[in-house]
Amino acid sequence: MATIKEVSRLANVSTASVSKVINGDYSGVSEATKERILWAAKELKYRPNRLARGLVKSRTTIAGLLVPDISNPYFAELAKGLEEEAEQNGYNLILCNTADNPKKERKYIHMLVEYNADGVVLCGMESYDKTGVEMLTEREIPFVSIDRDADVSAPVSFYSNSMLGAMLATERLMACGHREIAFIGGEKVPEGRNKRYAGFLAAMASRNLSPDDNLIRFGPYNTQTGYERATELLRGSKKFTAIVCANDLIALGAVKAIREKGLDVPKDISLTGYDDILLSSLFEPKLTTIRQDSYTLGREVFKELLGVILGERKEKIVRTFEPELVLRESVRNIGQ
Amino acid sequence: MATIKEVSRLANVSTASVSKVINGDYSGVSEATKERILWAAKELKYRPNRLARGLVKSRTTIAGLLVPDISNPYFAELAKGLEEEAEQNGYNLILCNTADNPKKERKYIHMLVEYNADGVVLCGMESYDKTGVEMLTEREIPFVSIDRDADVSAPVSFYSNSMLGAMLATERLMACGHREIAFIGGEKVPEGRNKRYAGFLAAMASRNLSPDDNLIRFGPYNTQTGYERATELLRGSKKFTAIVCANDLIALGAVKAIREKGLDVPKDISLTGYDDILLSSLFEPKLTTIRQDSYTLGREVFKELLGVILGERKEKIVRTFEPELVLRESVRNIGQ
DNA sequence: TTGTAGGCGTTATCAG
DNA sequence: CTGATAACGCCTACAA
Repeated sequence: MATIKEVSRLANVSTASVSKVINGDYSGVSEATKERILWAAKELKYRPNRLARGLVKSRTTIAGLLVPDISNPYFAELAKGLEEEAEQNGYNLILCNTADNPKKERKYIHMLVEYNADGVVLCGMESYDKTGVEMLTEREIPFVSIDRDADVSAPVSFYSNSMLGAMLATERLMACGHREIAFIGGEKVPEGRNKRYAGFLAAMASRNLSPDDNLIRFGPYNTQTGYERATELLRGSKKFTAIVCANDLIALGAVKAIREKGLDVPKDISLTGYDDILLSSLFEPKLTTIRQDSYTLGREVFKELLGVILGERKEKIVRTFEPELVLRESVRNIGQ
Repeated sequence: MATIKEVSRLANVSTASVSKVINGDYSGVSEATKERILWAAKELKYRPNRLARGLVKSRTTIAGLLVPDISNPYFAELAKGLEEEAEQNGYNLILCNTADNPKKERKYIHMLVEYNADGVVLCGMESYDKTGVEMLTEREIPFVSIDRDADVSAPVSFYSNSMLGAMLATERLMACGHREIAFIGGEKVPEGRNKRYAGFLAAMASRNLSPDDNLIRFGPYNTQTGYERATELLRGSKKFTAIVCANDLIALGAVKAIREKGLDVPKDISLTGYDDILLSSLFEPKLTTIRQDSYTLGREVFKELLGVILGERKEKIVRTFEPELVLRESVRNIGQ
């Protein structure tokens, strides 16, 4: 690998001039030497070393993306939006799959700090330890937290008002006459940190309903949880006519379980999802769910992050994106 | 950010000793100084700078992952497997979404080279330019190519025998009595580089069938392609009883189009997918498809990559993973 | 057992 | 307009 020194030798100039030219700063450089440098660089197939560069400047154009599960389409879309915006701005994304594991999250944050990452994006975990966030704050590494209301110190926060979203879904069910409603998803964490669960409870309470404990199930946001928890629910003695699922994957898993019992959605049991992943409108029945355009969210998130990285924005930023109920076919009106 | 120098000052030792200790090399270091160093490091919240380290050693523990589309569950699963294996080995993954764009692919490879990435994983693109791969080869950066038979110089290659996979799917359809079979997916590229298309053609040829040109459609591997191309197909005058879809997403999109026409899968039209993404068994009808466990593939890929990075394996590695037909509900037997 | 010093590849300052 | 040269933070012989 050719270095700047070799280029300077071949072009018969100093490394200083080479550095300027390869960084596109032609001020104070004669046309002739500029040409010579460009030629030499090409000749030697020179590529600047970003490690060296990052060491001396204090910017690396590296950003970290921490997601609980990249195989969840919601996060995959988010990652895609983030990546596109990042790439367009010359940034690189280090993919960190935390698997909802606080230890792994912390370890990754350590790594990102060690790489001198310019910024970090953190996505929802209901239970996590604060040390990672504290480290970012101490080192003044800009980060944006998405849907994590524990990160009060975040320079940029995006909140989706998940509680409202879950309320909308639950409301819809109740408006269609459902009263015995089950809930599946997320973790049982204190302080209402499981926002979707909290929204479910709040909506129920608004109609003076209190859900039966046997109808509340928790688990990771994937299809397996939906399948298994719904199977348990169906085996239980407690009757229910609808399920609020904490995300679309859970809902899809639940549908499978319901069908295997010989029942139909929405004829026998209604349900709602959350996220509106691309596939939920292709699915049969088309899922009634809460839309969150995570691709666009990703783009917005990176823009804001870049803003603070570049120091254009100094004040704390808090943005919310409103969840939206999308009515499809998985909820049936059962009258009063 | 504390540096090694500050730690050495606080601990009253040389930077050399600090360096050793923080790298876990306690040989030739007294217990007392070791303790002192560890204490000082903790006191100052010292974190080694990976840029500096990478500069002097020539390893960065950075690997690049180039995928066409991270929002395709197949690649998301692959990324997940790769990430887990990487993380367990102290490696970080830079996520590069190429969007099937050769320019973007090349740009990313440049970046990875500039970061001194230890290795790169390249996933299928039917059309691409060779300069990226050439650069990797020249600089002797280990890379593994997945399903890219143009990368003959790859130190490690994984081939899925996609041609066979597509043949299996097509065969299945023919065995069920289908003769007018359409195909959707991928790009129209020369040299049979679109392996799934090539497999489709080969299977047809084996029964002396030659597909009607009007029944062949191309496009990106997403649901939109499936939906739009299938809609066109249904509008066309040319009759067909089945569709071979180049991946599951396309198949899901096609199902939607078929239903919107008031037709049923598989009653009126049969179809096959490819990849067996998690969702295709939840879908209704459950997709008959070709299984490729991309999560496991991801893990294997990283293991091999690590092997060449560490220099444990010098010879060229070629591994194949066999596609497997999984029979489900989207194909109907229409007799002879 | 411990310390010194050179170098990894850049950038940036400051003379010439 | 151009060229030395000192950092950036770390590792690693080589000395002491």
